[in-house]
Amino acid sequence: MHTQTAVRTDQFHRFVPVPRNPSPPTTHALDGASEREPLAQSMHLMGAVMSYPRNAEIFGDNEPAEYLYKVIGGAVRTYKILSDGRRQIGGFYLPGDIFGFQFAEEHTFSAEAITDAKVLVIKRSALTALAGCDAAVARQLFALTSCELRRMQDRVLLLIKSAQQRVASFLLEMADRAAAGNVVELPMSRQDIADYLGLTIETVSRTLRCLESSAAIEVPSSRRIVLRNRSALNRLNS
Amino acid sequence: MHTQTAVRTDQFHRFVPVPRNPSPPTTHALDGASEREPLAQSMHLMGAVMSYPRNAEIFGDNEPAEYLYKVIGGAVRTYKILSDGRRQIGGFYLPGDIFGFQFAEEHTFSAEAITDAKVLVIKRSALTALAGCDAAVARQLFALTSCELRRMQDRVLLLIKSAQQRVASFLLEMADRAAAGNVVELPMSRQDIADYLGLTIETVSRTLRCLESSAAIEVPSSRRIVLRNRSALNRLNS
DNA sequence: CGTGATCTTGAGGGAATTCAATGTCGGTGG
DNA sequence: CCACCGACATTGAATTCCCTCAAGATCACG
Repeated sequence: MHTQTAVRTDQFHRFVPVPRNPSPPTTHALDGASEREPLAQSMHLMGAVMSYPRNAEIFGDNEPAEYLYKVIGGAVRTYKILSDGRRQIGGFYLPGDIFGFQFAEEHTFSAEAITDAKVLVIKRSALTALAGCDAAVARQLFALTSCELRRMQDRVLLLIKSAQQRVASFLLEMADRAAAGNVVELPMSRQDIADYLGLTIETVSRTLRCLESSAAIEVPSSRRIVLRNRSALNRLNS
Repeated sequence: MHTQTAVRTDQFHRFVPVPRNPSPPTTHALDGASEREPLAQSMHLMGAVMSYPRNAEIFGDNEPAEYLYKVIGGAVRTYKILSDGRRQIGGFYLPGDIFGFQFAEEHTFSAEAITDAKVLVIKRSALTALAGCDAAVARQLFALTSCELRRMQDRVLLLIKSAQQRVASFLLEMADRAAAGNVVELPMSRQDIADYLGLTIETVSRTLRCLESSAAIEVPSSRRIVLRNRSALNRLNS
């Protein structure tokens, strides 16, 4: 009937489940004065740090959403496999980011470690109970959800733009979140980026090359990108 | 540099602001036993009903988000004009739907009446104050935001699909929300649908014709659509 | 019944995908 | 140390889907 490629065999391994909960939980002490907000404090008190190797599943689609997660180190992706075999990435989460809270009773996405990752895991029920008592915590949970909603709205706006605009927006977003100066270290593969932006891996690759030849960026190695001309990227982004 | 059409002159009127607050507010009595949930009750107690003629602006982009809105009658669209002149529709809101709450301190979208509409307007501060006291109200506000987040996630999944899949999904969504049996009365124009789905008006029109010739739907008049074969639409939707 | 708005239909072009092949990098073992 | 291998990334050619542009059809309304 209609196109939209199924999973290529040479990339199918990406969708094979990986054994989870690979390392035992570690109780986590509150680390001094670094955390001021009530929510962050409570999470660190109540949570346990888990380690996940690259590509390990953190939680699966359709599982009960019993926990919230906060990235301590490494990077995480949430994703969904569509019935036609394609994968849509819900979001990338870097140290400090919280994920898993945006979902209802059951997760609508799965989550995997992009790189080896340390994740703080908190029982959702404990946190909502706390929110019942502490209005500040409740407000912060609400703010978190609103923030995620805003990011989703931005995704919608992103997905109606051209490939160049999507890639440029992505680079600027990553630069804001994970850059040292103008150098962006991407933890994710081209396939991850493509599935995030709703493009193919080839289009992402070609677009990066195109941005490079227009002197907006440099790509010294495939996972490292240097922003040479942010305003040009912003202009594309429009 | 790159394509993506600006606003066609023959449609420019759609983006011209219209005088707002056209009719005086009316105090609104709680209508008996029909409203059971605490949130709905409170809103009806605290709110005032406003009437907006077709295409009137309800609130504008970048305005402080002082109020929440609940559709009583008619239909409403939220939208955003991109810098290249295109319009993205954030959502359609039908009687019973609440809008305006998903936004932060300032609205990130504008809202307009699609048809003549009656809207219950509630001061946000009153509601959040109430939520501070009444945990049930707070929980419902949170649920509302989560629901909107879910819908945005669905939009993201929608926007990476083909034109056929987008239109089919749209029809099924509208059928769930506004259908009498299999007959869907669309309050919005083809342009609205196109801007909602990230397509052009021509593609929407052609896709509907295509669905009709495959016997999945009938289009007796441009605003009325009969679903003849939901499973075929669902199959496309995949 | 004319006029403008909305919708449909057709032809042509362009951007992104598909398919296929080649290139690069990091590791592992000879 | 180098050769080989798999994973990942890039590049090219052909195709397809959707957009653009243009013209006609339909509808609502004065």
